Amino acid sequence: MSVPTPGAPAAHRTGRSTAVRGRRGGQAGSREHILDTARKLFAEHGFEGTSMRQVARAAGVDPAMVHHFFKGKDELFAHSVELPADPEQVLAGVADADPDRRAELIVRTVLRLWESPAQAALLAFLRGSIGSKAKTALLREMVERRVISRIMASVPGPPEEVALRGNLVATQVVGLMMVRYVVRLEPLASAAPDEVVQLVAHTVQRYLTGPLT
Amino acid sequence: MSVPTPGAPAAHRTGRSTAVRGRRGGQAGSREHILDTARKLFAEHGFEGTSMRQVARAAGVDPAMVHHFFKGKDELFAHSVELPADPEQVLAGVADADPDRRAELIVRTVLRLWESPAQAALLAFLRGSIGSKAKTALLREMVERRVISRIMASVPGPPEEVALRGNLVATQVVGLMMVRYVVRLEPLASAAPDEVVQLVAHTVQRYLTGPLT
DNA sequence: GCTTTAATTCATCAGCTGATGAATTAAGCG
DNA sequence: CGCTTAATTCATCAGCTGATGAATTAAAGC
Repeated sequence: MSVPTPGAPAAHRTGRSTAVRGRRGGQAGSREHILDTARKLFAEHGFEGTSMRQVARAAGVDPAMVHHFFKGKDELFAHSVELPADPEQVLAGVADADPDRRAELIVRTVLRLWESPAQAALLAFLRGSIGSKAKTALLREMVERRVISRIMASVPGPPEEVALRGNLVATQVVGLMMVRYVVRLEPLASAAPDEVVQLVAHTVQRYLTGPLT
Repeated sequence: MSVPTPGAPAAHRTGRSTAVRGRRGGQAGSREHILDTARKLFAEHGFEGTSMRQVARAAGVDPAMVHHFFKGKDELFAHSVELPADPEQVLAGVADADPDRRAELIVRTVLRLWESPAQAALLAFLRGSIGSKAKTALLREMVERRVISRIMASVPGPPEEVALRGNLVATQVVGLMMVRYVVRLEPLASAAPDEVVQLVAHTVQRYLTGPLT
């Protein structure tokens, strides 16, 4: 927060200078470059397998720069994976869709996200989150409260059953992400998104609103 | 290999002593204790997140002991996760089962394995394998050649289609493992194995032999 | 040109990492 | 008892880790 964007200074009604005075921040594209590099490395080697010095070296930057922009490794990691982690925005249309036709939209949304430039960040987030028990707990919290709740919005049925259905949807979607983007099994990893949607949406729809047994 | 089990020495036909002479190996239950401890830590914190010294400390043992029994960290990790990784044995009956009824057996086998004492080792293996790109490649090789090939044995259809079906089965099974045992979403994580089989076997069977679209 | 602010660099810290080799102790056996 | 073998400990290595604080340089506005 409070990253001053270059542009019109604040007060110029009176002659008094309330404007920012010194050098402007976020200029010589280092911060973003460091973040991009960190994303790639976290995606490849996970959280523990990546060091700040590796990031600095790969970014062609002094190690102290990384600490200058981000207090520590945790904050660097957090900023590396925060962009794609706005489920509210990504799942905007899902909660409004008719539950009986929601599956295709869900799968399509997941695929679009993973095919986007956010892939490295998502991989980093996944590798980091699965790497340890503590981080997995945070992932669980996030998935439960911010993803599944939205996906299951206005799905009819007793709460316990809806929760179970949400879990089942998760098994298929998580499995798809793992096989296609993490483990990269062929031919699924190279299949066209439309084909993938056709293959798994049916299952997701059954878990959402179909018969459970 | 060549870990001398206490028991009858070799040659005793002649009076010549070809028998083992000195102290017997594998005694003061340290090796196994170290392995158990390593399994737990690898399962909790992943490969990179676990150090030999941590293992030694948790096992109440000098760090050099760990190096004495296992040449290095890689070998320690390999031995920590080797027990459950014998797909040939675990999947013994699957390849022989009728493809049209194979799904339930597959899911049941997976659940039995994960509910067994091997769980810690499996978690360690999974966390380690997903932790980095290089280790994920080994996982892919192993899954393709030793698991999926067996699961898809004698499933009819063109090779490309069978391969795709194998991938789809993997999405559901991997997703189930991730949600139930790694992320532990409720209520699925606490559901009875039989119930889980009923819930997902249908999907697996469709991917195995049912219509694909 | 002076000041303010931020970007950038340098030197340095204590702590942990994986690893090695020598020394010590304990068990089994003749 | 001595011999052999393995378990166990100790001291030590170079290298990397995350982190800090001071010094330097560059931009932006007065």
